[in-house]
Parts: sequence; structure tokens; C-alpha cells
Amino acid sequence: MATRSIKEVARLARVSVGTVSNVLNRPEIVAPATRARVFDAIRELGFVRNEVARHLRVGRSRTVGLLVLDVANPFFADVAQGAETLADEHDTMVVLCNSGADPSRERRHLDQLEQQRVMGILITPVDAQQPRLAELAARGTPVVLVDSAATGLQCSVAVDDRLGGQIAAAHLIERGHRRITFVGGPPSIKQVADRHAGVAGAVAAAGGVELVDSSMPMLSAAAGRAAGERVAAMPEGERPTAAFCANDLLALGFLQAMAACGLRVPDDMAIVGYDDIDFAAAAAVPLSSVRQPRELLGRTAIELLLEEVAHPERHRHRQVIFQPDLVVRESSALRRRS
Amino acid sequence: MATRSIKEVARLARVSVGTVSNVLNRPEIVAPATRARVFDAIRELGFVRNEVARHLRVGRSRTVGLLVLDVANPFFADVAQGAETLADEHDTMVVLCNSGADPSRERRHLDQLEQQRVMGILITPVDAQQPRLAELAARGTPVVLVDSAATGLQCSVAVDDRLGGQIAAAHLIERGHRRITFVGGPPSIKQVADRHAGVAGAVAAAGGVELVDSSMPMLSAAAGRAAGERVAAMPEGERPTAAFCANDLLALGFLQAMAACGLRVPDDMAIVGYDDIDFAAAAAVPLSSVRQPRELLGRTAIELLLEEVAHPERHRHRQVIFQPDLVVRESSALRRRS
DNA sequence: ATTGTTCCGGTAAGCGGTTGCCAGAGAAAC
DNA sequence: GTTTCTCTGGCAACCGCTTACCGGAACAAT
Repeated sequence: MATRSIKEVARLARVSVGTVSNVLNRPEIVAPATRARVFDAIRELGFVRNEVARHLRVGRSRTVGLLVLDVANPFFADVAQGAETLADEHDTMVVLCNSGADPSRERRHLDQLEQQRVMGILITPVDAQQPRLAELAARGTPVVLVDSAATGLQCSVAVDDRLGGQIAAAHLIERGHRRITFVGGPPSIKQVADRHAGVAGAVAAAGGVELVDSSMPMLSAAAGRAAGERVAAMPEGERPTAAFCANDLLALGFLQAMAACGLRVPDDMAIVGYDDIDFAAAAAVPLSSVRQPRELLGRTAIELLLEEVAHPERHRHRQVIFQPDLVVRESSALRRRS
Repeated sequence: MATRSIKEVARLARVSVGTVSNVLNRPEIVAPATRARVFDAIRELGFVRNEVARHLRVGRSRTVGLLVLDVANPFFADVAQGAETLADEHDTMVVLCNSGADPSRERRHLDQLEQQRVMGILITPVDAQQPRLAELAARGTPVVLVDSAATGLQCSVAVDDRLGGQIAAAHLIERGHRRITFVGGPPSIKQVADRHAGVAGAVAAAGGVELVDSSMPMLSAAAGRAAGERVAAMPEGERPTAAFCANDLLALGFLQAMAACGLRVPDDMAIVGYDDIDFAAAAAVPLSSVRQPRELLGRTAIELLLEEVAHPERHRHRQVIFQPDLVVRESSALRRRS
């Protein structure tokens, strides 16, 4: 019930509060006998250090916020996993927040985290241009962009999404597809825009290939289903023969819609997803997907952040870019007819 | 760079710090002109309230911790979603922490959250008996058990896992299966133990049905795969004809292993999972699964917590139990031969 | 005995806010 | 013009902890 303070510990141990604090923070400078008395008192009272007060005094917290677009997307779970593992080694705590791709929720979370004076923020922004991010950094909360390249004002870790889109499209073109649809999400999301650009580039380079847009306002399986139904409803002559989806959730939904509408994958419709989440391989038709080094993304983001916090003056912002690679599975296997 | 304090705002607005604080917390009591001056100063300096200091004084934080077994499991993402939605309406922030079913990580997170003096903790415990939980409550941090029934020392929201296991097993038995394997996780996890008990009950009630244990130390797709391989390797006469998996991740992995080993689902092996995550319906063979009201679980947990915080004295701990229901899909469809 | 060292632990000033209380300034009432 | 009342905003204590600084005790050296 009562939450004990250092003062009560001091009274019980018959020392001053300063001594208790010393026992907690620099035990070596206090005599063993005193130290033992203090520890006993702590145990007896069930004292728990008030991190809030400590932090107020010390000025730096050991918590970093990780604000992701969608916790329900396993991609982010893996990124979080990577971040947490490394953070752990530097006894830093990661708290996961979810913007759900909603700019206002993103703002609220950023406000919260800044007011909390976290050590830093790792974010997959809904809109990377958002001035809020620059403000944060300017006011002293380091920000690292995750899965989205920064323009120099902050650190970032990302995967070359343009390249990812390009190799996916090139793969489909090489397989003989001449009408491809891009199933994207809101173009304000950098990843989506870049993947689209990569696809567009490959299509333009190939010549004679048509690119149809089937973007949805969300990056969820439900959105993918809706897109799939729309595409399936097209007359056969106009219908694309392949779809590149901006992430695996969309692709999985799209795939379900194909099955529901009686189209065969890959014969009637080839599909390539993005992220290569674990479920991609387990889908009704195992999904070809562009793989990103998810955990590495998280680890590296923490690494950059810790570096910035450790040496704010000599720190230079860095933009780390990883290469994606394509995992080909049955959903884009060679078409049997054609 | 510089993070501004209320003091600087006061100086710039030519008022005292108390007034600035009043503007922030009870704007109606300060004269409009003064108020405007203060707001201008806040804007000009880019002042951000230090929640840490505020909290130290006020003693109550508006953050609740949600500590789950596995962030990568979409089930928890949905629970989190539900919790966050309701928390939002009471401008309370939810931070998600991941124990990864590791007791020591769970402990560390609990320590952190308690030191942080969060308003309360929602937890899916690795071990519900853990004395740590009772201590927390005793020291003033309310705890609500999620997806795990409490014994009266705290509030809890759960789904009747015994019943869930039972209806799943009854379904398989009714479909003619006489040798069923239970693919579980560590039995220390309450949900796993309860689901197993439900299955065992149904099996005992039916008579003439054999229950084989294929439990794994983890509740992941990889563990499910391993279990599946083990089961597939059994000689056909001994091999169970149906599997009930303690969650969908296991079931999905198990299903993949069946495909890899050349066993057909549901003909050679029927499968029922648990949780009915979105991916269950999208699997290679759409998965039968026991559905839980995931978001409702999260919402209700927050509800109970807020109630306890609002009226600590008159609060009575409650154990809310929801009913699961079975969604039958192809993975446990009637066997064509037999 | 005196002085010098060394080692412990107490004292107190904050960290950045919040809030109850109080004084001073106007306005209203007489 | 004085008294009373109402607002407004300042003052200062305090939340729990950290830490620089200082003084006292114990002991060794002179």
C-alpha cells in the first residue's frame, strides 16, 4: 500500500538519506557494516527506488521509445525484437508505441514521449517530413528514423525500398508478365512511395509493360482483400496477371481474395509481397516476398541512438541503408500456360 | 538543444512560475491577458512540459504498462489494440513491453515499470503465481492479469481456456479421431495448462480416445514445425490423426511441417489451433481455431484498472471470464476416407 | 600531546514542477 | 474618501532523490 521512500529506509537504518542514496549508487564508498544495515532496511520495507525522482535529478532516462506504424504487423515485432535485444545489453528499456499509421496518434505519442524525457525515439514515421521530428531533435531528444531514410537532420536505418520494388518488378517481368498491378498503401508513407518508384522504374526500363495502380488507404490484410476483389472483378482481358504488394499483409489479403474469387495463384495471378514475414511462407500459396533484415534494422537503430546519446557533440548523423533480397516461392512460380 | 523549463517561460512572460503552472493546469483561473502572454512565451521557447517533474509532485502517472508474452503473436497485438483504444479515451498512455515468455525479462520489466511508478500494469504472466505480482499490488501498483484468471488477489480478464480446449477436442472426437495429439507449450503458462486440461477432460469423457503429448518449450511457429516433424516421423499406425495446438502460431508451424513431410491436412492430419488470429484463415489450409474476443480482453483489462485506480478503497477485485468459440475451417473438415 | 591523513557519513541545495495561502490592486458599495 | 469584496498572481514548501562539500572520528606519525 504505502510506497516507501528513501527517507524511511534512512530512518530504519539509522543513517541519513544521503547515505542510503550512496549505498544505492556507489556502494563501494560506504562502509560494509553501514551498507548491510541499509540493505536490510530496504529489504524489510520493500523499498523500490523511485525512478521518476531519480531521473528528475539526474536528467537522463534509460528508456527509449519505439513508435511503429502497426504493432499488428509482424515485421515491426521483429524490428522491436532486434532493438530490445541490443538495448537490453546496455540496460536500456524499450517501450513500444503504436501509431497505427494515424498522424494524430503519432503526434500524441511523440508528445508523450518528449514530455516523458525519454532518452531517444526510434520511429517509423507516418510522414517523415513532419516538422515535429526536427523539433524534437532540436530540443534535445534524439530521433532515429527506422525503415525510412532521413535527409541528414537525423540518423536513420532503412532498406533500399526502391531497389526492393525494382527487383520484385524485374522478377515478374522476367517471368513474362506484361500487365502488373501495384497494390500500395497511402503514398505519404515513404516506404510505399519508394517501392512504387522502384516498380515504376523497372517497368519503364522493360518497355511494353503496363503498370496498374490498386493502392488502398491502409496496409492491412483487409485492405489487400478489398484490392484483390477489385482486381478480380476486372474483365479477363484487362486484368493484370501479376500483383506486387507493398507489404505481406496486403499480399496475404490479396491472395485470399484470389482464392475467394476463383482465380489461381500463380497461374491466373502471380503475387509478390514485401517483408517476408514468417506467415508469408505459411500462406495458402507460399508467398514470394522481398526480404528485409528486420532484426538488424532494430539493432542498428538502437546502436545509432546510443552512439548519439553517448557523444552528442562529436556525433555525425548517419543514414544506414541495407539491401533487400527477393525470396521466390510458389506465388510467383513460372506460369504453366503462357 | 536547450530544453526549456517553466522558469524561463515565466521570465519571458513576466509572471511567476506559479502562474505558468496555473495556465497549464487550470487556465480558467488566470486572466485572459496573462494567459495569452504565457502561451506566447511557451510557443516562442518551444517549451515542453516535463512530465517527470509533474508526476513527482502529483504522484500519479497517466501511463499503464502492458506486459505481454510475445509481441510477435498477433493475438497480443489485438489485445493491445483494444487496450489502447479505451485508454486513449481516458487520456492514458499504454506502453507495450515484451517478456518473450522469459521469467527474467518479465521480472526486469516489472521492476522497471514499478520504479517508473506507472499507474498500473496489465500483464500476461509467464507464471501467474509469481510472488512479484502480489508484492506489486501490495506496494500500490495495481495489477490486472490478462488472459489468465486470478485467484482473488487482483483483477483479471480471461477466456475460459478449459472450455476452449474442451470444445476443440470434442469437435475432433466427433469428427472420428481416436488418437489426438496436444501440441502445447511450457505448462507453467496457465493458458497452456488449462487448454490441456480441457482437452484431457473431453478425451476422458469420450472414452476410447488416446491423447498424445507433443508439447514444446515455446509457443512459436518454429516450435510448431519441430513438433510437426516429430509427429510426422511416427509410423503410420501410431501416428495421431489430429492435432490440437495451444495457439495458432504453433498450428501454423505444425501445418507447414505436414506439408513438408507429405502429409495431407485434414485427411492425414486434422488440425485445430487457438486464438483465431487473422493469419489462421489465410493459411495454406485454412485453420480451424478457437476464437477469443481479443480486443474486448484488452478493453476490459483497462476498464478494470481504471476502476481500481479511481476508487482504490471501495474497489473489489473481479475476475471476468469470456467464452471462447470454435471456428471450423478446412483444417478439421470431415475426413474423406475413413 | 599535537598534527596530519584517511575514511565515513551528514547537510543542504537543487532537479522542474504544483498548489495552498496570502497580499495587493481595483472595483463596488457606503 | 474609506471600507469591503473580488480577482489575480506571487511566494514558498514540497515531491523523492542525487551529489558536492564539509566536519568529525579514528588512527598513525612526529
